[in-house]
Amino acid sequence: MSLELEWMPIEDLKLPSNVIEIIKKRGIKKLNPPQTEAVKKGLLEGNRLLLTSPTGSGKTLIAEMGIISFLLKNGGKAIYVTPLRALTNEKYLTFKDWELIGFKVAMTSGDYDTDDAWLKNYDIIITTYEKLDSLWRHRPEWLNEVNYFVLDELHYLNDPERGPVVESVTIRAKRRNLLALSATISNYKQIAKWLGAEPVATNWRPVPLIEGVIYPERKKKEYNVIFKDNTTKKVHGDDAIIAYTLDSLSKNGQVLVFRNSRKMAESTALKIANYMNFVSLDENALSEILKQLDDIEEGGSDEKELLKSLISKGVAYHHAGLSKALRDLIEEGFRQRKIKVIVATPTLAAGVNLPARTVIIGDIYRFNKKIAGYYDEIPIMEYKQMSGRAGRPGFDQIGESIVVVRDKEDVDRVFKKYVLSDVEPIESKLGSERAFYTFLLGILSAEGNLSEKQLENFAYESLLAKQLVDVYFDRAIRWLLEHSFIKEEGNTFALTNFGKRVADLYINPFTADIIRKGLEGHKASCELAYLHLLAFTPDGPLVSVGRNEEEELIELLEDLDCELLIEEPYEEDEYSLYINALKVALIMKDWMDEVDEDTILSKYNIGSGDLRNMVETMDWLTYSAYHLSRELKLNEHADKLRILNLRVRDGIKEELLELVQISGVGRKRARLLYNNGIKELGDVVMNPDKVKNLLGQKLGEKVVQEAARLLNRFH
DNA sequence: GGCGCTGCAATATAGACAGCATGTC
DNA sequence: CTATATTGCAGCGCC
Repeated sequence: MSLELEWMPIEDLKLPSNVIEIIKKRGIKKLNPPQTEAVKKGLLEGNRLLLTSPTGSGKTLIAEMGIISFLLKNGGKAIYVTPLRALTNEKYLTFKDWELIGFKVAMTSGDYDTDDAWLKNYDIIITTYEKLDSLWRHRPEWLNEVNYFVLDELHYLNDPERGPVVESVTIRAKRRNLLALSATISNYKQIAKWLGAEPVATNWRPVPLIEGVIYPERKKKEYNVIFKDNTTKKVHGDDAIIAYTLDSLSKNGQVLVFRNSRKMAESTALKIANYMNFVSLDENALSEILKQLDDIEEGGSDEKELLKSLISKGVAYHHAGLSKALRDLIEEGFRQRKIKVIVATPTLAAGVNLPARTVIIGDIYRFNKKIAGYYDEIPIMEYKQMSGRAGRPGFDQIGESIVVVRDKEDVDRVFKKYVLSDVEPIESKLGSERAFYTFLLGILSAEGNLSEKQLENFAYESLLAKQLVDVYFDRAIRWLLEHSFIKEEGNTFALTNFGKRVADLYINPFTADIIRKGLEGHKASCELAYLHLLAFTPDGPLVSVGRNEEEELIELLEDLDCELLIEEPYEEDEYSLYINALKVALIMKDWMDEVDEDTILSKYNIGSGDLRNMVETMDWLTYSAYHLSRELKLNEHADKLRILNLRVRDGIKEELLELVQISGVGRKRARLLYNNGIKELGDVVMNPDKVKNLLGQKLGEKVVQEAARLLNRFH
């Protein structure tokens, strides 16, 4: 894993001068060692490479050079795949530079989508693994022109949930040409072999990292830090995290603290904020952030109040309970060095680039949801992702990352396990029924009819051991046939119409089966029953149910005035899913009935980000259920589901459906208009002054124009 | 009886991808 | 087999 530290001057690149100009414009004069190494290994000649190196070591530029040189030489299109929407967005902005020399760049993902047909006009497409998988299933013509794939953050192969999709995308990408990028992994040679690529492994980082462990000294209020290079340091205070945070702040460094639960992230942030009077802050800049925070509509008022009091002291917390808008604001404030400390859950470990001089990893344990009372030590990969955030290029000479342990006895073990070890090897995650069945369905959808042998060969191209493939393959075929997702046509397997629909909707086959059974066995039912059915599927949103809450839900179950579409399960785990689904259904019902957001958040004890995610998932599932019911000719259900889908999406009663078509008009504004007698598009156009009065001059103007445009389109 | 305190017991616990219609990235 | 901060609640003394 060593390599000479060679820096190649940009001018030495065998690339056209206009390409070199663009790189130079970014202020880059020399390629850093990993970049140099990649070029020496034939990156520009289109050689297949697997590049493993720490985050922030300049992999994006390697991908850019790979793509551009490939496209210049071979024409066609290239696709850059990432595991996160936020990364897709980030890379899109970077790749935009290449439009200057004529390459058209687009991005497409679940939340920011370019129509499939339009993508044919672009040369470089940035997307997520799931979206690419989905695109392949839809088989657009232009996808055949794509001959170069960049697979970013390929270590997501190891993610139990997402890994199978990464793996199936990789199988098809490696039939063409690819460049794979990954965080450092231990079995990179094996993975490179699988990819048919040459490994390029480096540990080089733009800012050196020093890792350490902090533990309490016998003497109270004193903490000792031991670093990898055997240097030590002492800090004082009531709490290791706070003591070290303040120490770093006193030297003008920013701090990123990781905690293992949301509540701890919040309370740690609050504690740190109490000491911030000793830190010099840019008050004006902070009040600017507070002003922006006030303008964010997406967010609960409790969250916003708490964040405001923290941010005014230069501190913030960050976890997925917060809406995207709030998280973006916090990240940006930190990037601009106005916010000095962020206390986060693992949201910030992976994903967008947000380095800090000091990283404090507060917990190496994490509660295990599956086995009650059981605790896991976090994976080494996750530790490395967190510690790797230490050291910000341009601001810090060195990054420091420390792990908090309980006492001196733990120091050695933690040092050995986390600081000095290789990360876990990457293994196939296709070895589960859910993953494997979905995998086969996806292949048939993308490839069309295949013989058993052909289909099997696809599976053998995976990372899964052959014996396991054999086990799962037969079971999968049998199940898919029995449940009529696939059928036999001559010597081949083909998708049924139902199976094709399921593949296109991108829902899990088990989800589809549950929906089908639920709908076929019942007459049209109440909204709550549909929501409950969908929330109960494996694709349904997760939500935590408290103990008291569970009792209330069970009670409510007894005097429900509508019949649910799922039979009450006897098995304990299934039953708790059943109750969880009921909670999701109730939340969605309140949302659709226009219950105020703050009320929903406190009533169900969730954050604005949770609500958003839930709505997004249920929007997708109600849409899917609508289409499945059409496919199955269950028209009564279909009628109900169509309305349900529209109401879930916007969180509105049926009467507002027309008004929310206007962009810029959501549940709140539509209700305001409606209650003032503006009930349909025509009313908006006929009463422009009233609309402007209600919504404000500028917005009102836009809304009236938009309504007129919509009306015209209908006639 | 009501209030506040103490100390032990119970409780809770991370994250994030996907469809499609919009206009067009 | 392993954690820990927060919340809930019984029991108590005190006014």
